[in-house]
Amino acid sequence: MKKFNRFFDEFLKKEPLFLNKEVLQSFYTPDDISHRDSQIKEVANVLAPALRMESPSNLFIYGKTGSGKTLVTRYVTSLMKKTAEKNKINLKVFYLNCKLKKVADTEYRLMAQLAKEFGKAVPSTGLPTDEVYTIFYEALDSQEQLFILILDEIDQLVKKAGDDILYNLTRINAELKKSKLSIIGISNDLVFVDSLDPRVKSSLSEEEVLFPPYNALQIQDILKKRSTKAFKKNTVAAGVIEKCSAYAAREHGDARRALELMRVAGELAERQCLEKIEIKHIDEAEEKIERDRVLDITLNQPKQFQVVLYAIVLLSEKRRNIFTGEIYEIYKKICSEIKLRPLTQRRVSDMLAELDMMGIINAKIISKGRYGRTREITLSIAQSTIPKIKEVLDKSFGLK
DNA sequence: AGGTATTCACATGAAACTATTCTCTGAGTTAGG
DNA sequence: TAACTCAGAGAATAGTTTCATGTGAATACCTGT
Repeated sequence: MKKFNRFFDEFLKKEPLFLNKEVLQSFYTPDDISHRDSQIKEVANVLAPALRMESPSNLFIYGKTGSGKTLVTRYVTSLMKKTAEKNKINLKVFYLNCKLKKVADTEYRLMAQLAKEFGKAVPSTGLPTDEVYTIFYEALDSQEQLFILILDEIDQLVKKAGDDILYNLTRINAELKKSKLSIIGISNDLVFVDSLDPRVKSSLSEEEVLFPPYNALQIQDILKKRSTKAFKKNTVAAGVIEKCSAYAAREHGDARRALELMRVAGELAERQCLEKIEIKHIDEAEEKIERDRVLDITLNQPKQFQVVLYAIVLLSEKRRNIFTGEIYEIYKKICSEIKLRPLTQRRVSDMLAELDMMGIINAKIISKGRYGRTREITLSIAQSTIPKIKEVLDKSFGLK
């Protein structure tokens, strides 16, 4: 124990590299947003009528992840809110991320959130959905006001709950007497609108704004600006920012990812008690982010899911390409070992599809002609994290 | 040889079922007047 | 009679199961040369 005595003293003595870590976090909103001027202008143009108490058109915003959609939207609306306050305009803006589990990923929960925004608490279950609708509707129409609803990752909502919700929401506007509602939908699925019901499509996307990905130079610029705020002077080695933006640009210009890389790299360097962030930290950071993501997913999945993954890990130790049937066999064996009732192959098949979606495995449907059709599966995690995953899974169901 | 027809081993889809959590309602019960 | 209790009906949701149907191409099977 003695050797830890001075741990915290040492810790305090260490020079932190960070000046302000928040700057690199995803929810941070800088005062000036670079390289998105035209988008800001477009969004502002569409929404501006709200300040004259005219209902603005519904707006649909799309672009890849990390292209600044959410950032710009929040920025513009917060400016509007300020102006509205000054001029005593009753304007409400409500931001909702539809992807958040247990918050707004179903019709019911979405409406419940909205109702809650108006101070009407709605239980998490037990009520019929249309009643929640009525509650929201009445709360909204109880006074004269403009309500701007921002639905982030709206594609997730539609995928899970269908587009009826959107239809209902756009229609609600026609029934409102005193207030007005307009919807801003944000999606990173570029072809999402086309899959919508034509009626919904036409009313939701009266206006559209496209956010192109940042290019490598723009990302570099953003990184530079932010890292001067985030880190102390002379703590970032030459070439680090370039490398970082190159990484991010490779992935369709995802600025969020670049910032995260920077932050994690900084944390790593700090933990190693170094005075500078070196290029190698970027590589380490990338690995760490990936590993954390995979481990996080693994741990938060239900047991059955973990068993399936375990079976895949075991099998892929022997061979590179494995098939659904083999996985299912192994899976059943493990289940009986740990006394778990195995699920049907149908379900396991879905799980494999999900693992594929999450990027943990790589599944390709191939036809082996006479010998059937199946998924050809490879593990798509870095070699270095495989043992870790195995270890975690071993522990999780007390095997070996 | 060239052209169909089969067939495998799953994939994919839809509907229905299970279990859990929660509300609301109304019948029955209780306590006080 | 008003207030209270409590069981039962009904909802939402996640996770499955059941049943049904789809599918790409390596083989098997013909067919006429």
